[in-house]
Amino acid sequence: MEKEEFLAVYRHSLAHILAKAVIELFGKENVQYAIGPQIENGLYYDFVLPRTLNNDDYKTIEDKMHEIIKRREPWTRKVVTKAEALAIFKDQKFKTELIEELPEDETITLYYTGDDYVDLCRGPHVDNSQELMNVAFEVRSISGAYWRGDENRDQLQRIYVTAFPDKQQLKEYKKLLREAAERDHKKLGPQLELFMFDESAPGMPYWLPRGWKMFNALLNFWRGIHEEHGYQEISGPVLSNSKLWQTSGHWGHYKENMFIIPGVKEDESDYYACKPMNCPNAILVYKKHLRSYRDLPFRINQVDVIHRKEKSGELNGLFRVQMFRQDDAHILVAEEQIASEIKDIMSIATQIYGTFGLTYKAELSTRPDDYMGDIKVWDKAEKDLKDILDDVYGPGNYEVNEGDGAFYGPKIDLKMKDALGREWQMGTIQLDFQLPLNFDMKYAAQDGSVKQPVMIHRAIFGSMERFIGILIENYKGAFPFWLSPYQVAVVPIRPEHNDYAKKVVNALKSAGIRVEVDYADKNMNEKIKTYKTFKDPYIVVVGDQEASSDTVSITVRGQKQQLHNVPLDKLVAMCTKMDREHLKELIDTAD
RNA sequence: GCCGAUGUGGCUCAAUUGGCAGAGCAGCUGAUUUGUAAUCAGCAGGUUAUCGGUUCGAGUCCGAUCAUCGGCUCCA
Repeated sequence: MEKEEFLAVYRHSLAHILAKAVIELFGKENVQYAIGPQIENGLYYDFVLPRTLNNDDYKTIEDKMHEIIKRREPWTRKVVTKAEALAIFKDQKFKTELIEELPEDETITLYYTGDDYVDLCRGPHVDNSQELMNVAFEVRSISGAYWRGDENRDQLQRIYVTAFPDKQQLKEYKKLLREAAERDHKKLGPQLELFMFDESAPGMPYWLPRGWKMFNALLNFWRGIHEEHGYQEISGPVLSNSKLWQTSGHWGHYKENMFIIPGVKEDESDYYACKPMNCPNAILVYKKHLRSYRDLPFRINQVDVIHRKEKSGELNGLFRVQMFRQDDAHILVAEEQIASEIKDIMSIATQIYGTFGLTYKAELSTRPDDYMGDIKVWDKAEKDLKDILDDVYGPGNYEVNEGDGAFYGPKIDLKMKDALGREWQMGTIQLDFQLPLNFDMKYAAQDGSVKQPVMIHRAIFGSMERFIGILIENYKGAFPFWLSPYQVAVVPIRPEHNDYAKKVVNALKSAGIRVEVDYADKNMNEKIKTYKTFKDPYIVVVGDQEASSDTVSITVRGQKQQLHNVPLDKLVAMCTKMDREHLKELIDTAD
């Protein structure tokens, strides 16, 4: 049996064992069982139970599952009619609902585990429980979930089980989880003094001095690239009158997610709202002048603070916040420029992601049922996007999510994988046929006619905040030189070396290197320890030897051996190279 | 918003059945003058998230609120 297939069969079979265990523990008449699919690293099953499960139930459930497997019961497959299926599951509301939705002529298969537990299922499964004897599994967590993911329907208790073919693989998986926990940006961020949160502003990060240095390093890098690609950066108001949001459509479609500030008058037309998106700013800037085809593509980028109100329980460190900055850009193009402009955006994405050594893949989302605008424009745009993706990645090397686009246009999402193989939604490129219409945007075409531009919304990092969160976890806080909050830490051995240390600091500062130094009269080991916990790339120690020869001694992060007798100008050259060229690795030799 | 959990000096954690809120690190002061991850001593630091309740007495028990964490839904 192929490995993938085996994984599917035993995880799926294990879901049946889980359901059977829960039913035996609570009694068949007290349990409504819904669905139990296999998922990455295991499976889950949803139930309605007479009481809430707690941590003590983990072991009880696991033990029961082991006990059931040890019975070595045979699994039998049975084909039944819809009427028969409904009769068998007459007390199970979720199963009944599932059966009722099946077409009349559908073959319905049931699987019996032993003779007392039956589940509606396509299979395939193991033939006998004993095939599961060596499988390693654990109840991982219990959480709430909605029937069919709909928050208006039954609230179920979902039991997650981690499952692998053998103990070794389960152990490795748990190791990976521990590794991920160590990288958690919510822990590392405050530890490295990058950012913090205060309960007076939930989901709105404070960037601390160290974090803000990194933030700006990232932003400068981004700005340089956009400058090269003909973008012009703007900044607009955070607050705008509700009238603007009515025109943009946000007041109608996005009000729930906006922080709204009442005006002086009670009237809603006097209300202000924090911007959840930057688009209207770019539009108003475009509209400040009459535009011609010569102005297109009109590329505006901006990184203003935006606010989006989230339901409580949805916040998650830097990954999900209520105040953030998108590395936003809006481009107004003529229809025939869409293809070349998207291509240019893709090249920016490749350049930026490549700098971090992160791989990414693209997903195309196409026209939804409730689309707006001209279907011909949609078809052309979708074809353009497909051609570009075929060209860049090769046909079939990207996912297509049919009908998943926004109502105002199709989009390409860019997803990255981090050092642990976890996937993150990052960049997004969205075509928009709607806003130019709402705001009555125009340009004079070459033939003298007046035309409407198409708007492209795009972000490469997605949000600066989330991206930095991902970077923290990807690098485990040990950033490449060019991104490090402080790039070099200087440690004078004794106060009499402070003068020379100052010389080293000034040389580095003049070269634009971010450097910190501790002139305090204390043990050099304490100083070194502090800088090591901050994961500074270079720690430079200076004493008599260095001062007398204009050299430094460098401790390179992650290296045991120091580089001794490195001339000061050599240090500056090494730092400058790593910084300007955005090197991924630290230079660990002075040769 | 929903399900579950958590909340004690800046940080990491103690505090017996409800019985005087404590330690290490960090901070401050002094001593030490050091060659690559913690020198020594002293001092200071708290309305135990907030509000209310039970009790002779609450960090501990009960209720509400807030925040955070793991999920659901949603999303950059």
